[in-house]
Amino acid sequence: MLTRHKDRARARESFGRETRKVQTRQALLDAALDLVEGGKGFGSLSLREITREVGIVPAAFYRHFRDVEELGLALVDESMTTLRRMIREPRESPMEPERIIKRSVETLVRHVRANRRHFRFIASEMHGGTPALRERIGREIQAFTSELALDLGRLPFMNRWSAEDLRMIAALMVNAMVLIAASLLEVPPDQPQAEAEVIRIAEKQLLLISLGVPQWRSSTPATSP
Amino acid sequence: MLTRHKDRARARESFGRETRKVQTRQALLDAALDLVEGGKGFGSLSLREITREVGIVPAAFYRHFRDVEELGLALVDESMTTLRRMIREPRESPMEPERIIKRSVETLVRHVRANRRHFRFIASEMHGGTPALRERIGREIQAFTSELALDLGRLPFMNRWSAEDLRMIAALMVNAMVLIAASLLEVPPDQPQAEAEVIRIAEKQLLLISLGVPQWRSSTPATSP
DNA sequence: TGTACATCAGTGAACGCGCGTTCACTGATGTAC
DNA sequence: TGTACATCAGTGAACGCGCGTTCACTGATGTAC
Repeated sequence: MLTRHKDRARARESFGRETRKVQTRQALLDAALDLVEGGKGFGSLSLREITREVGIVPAAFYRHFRDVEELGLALVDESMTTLRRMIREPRESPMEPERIIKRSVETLVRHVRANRRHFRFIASEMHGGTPALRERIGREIQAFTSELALDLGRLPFMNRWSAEDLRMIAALMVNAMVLIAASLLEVPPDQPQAEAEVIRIAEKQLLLISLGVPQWRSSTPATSP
Repeated sequence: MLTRHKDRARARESFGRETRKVQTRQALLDAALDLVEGGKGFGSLSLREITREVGIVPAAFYRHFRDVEELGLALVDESMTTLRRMIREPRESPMEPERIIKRSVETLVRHVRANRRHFRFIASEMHGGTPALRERIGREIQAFTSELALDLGRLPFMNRWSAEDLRMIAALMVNAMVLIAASLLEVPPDQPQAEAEVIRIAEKQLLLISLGVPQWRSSTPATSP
């Protein structure tokens, strides 16, 4: 009883000032993504450009972020959440490599199409951004790779692999995925046959890697001392 | 006789004004590389920053480049020449994959060490730069991949591969190399054991790819219609 | 060799502009009773 | 429910600064004869 009023007040508030603030914050993030998509690097975005896009006064920016770099870090988090959602898509139980690969590439393509701006942002900042952004993205990709390595270790034909080797192949696959995503972003959206070719080659590359897997232990002297 | 004077004049000139100009131009390119190495993206370099670094007045910049972007394109050319020199290193005749891989990685590491700034520039601009830079780098990497595909086709155990498959695997290897280079750049120069680990994993990845090669044709239904 | 003229890399001042940041403010939203 | 007060997202003006670009210039280097 004593808290009821307070609770209602809080509920009302969440459809009022607080929600507004969240919306403006999101608008700032979206505006930055749009501007990066539009061609220039994140590093050359200006605070005024971003607020102009959103339709607020420059000084209002400081209600949401300390500076543009902090907004960049928030964008990394947002983009990585997107990536994580992708890798967590329900995977079916064992099937032949070819089908697994086709499925994975399909999933990747769908997510790139649906999240063009996030992928563009990550691709463009992972090697080219400010040190702080690069470091954050690098750590996220590491985490990502570890997760994949863990999953791979659960596959029946890989469960004897060493942790390092699992990470090694996970990294190789993540790298391939990143590059496929980057290539997809470079294809003009109105050229479906060019896109189809990128996809076909990506599948071949992943298949080639998978063909090496069963051969691995037997021919690596380092593992039989 | 008639031309002697002119020739001498030209020769003297080449130790005078003309050489100076070439030197200043080179100083501008070097200054830009240093600034990119120093952390910020090429896209946020200013003309004044570059000339300040060189020790000339801003207006003098225009004696050498129309704008900063044109300097960027010149940097792509310069960096790519470095890369080409690397891939053209005399390669010995067939040996077992493991040795070829060790050699190739060793060559790559040596070149990354000797040309840190060029590699950093390419890595940072290939996905993140202005469209013009990205397009130029993309085209150069394509050419690079074609050259490698041609070489691979000459290997005895690959000479029956289709042109597309050769390009596919060449692209996979170039991508791996690019990523190895980028990882090397991220390793602080004072951590030799971290660097050694990056190298060891890179070798494993390339070896894994090479293990898939002999298995290729037999298991790709697409090639036996 | 010596002289008169041409070239042109680099100078220095000036310009208008967009930038990041500060500040006191406004007025809609939320809170207490 | 109604009233008096608090909060705070967004305002609008102002600031000093580094930017790219222009311009007429200087003086060392090169050319013609």
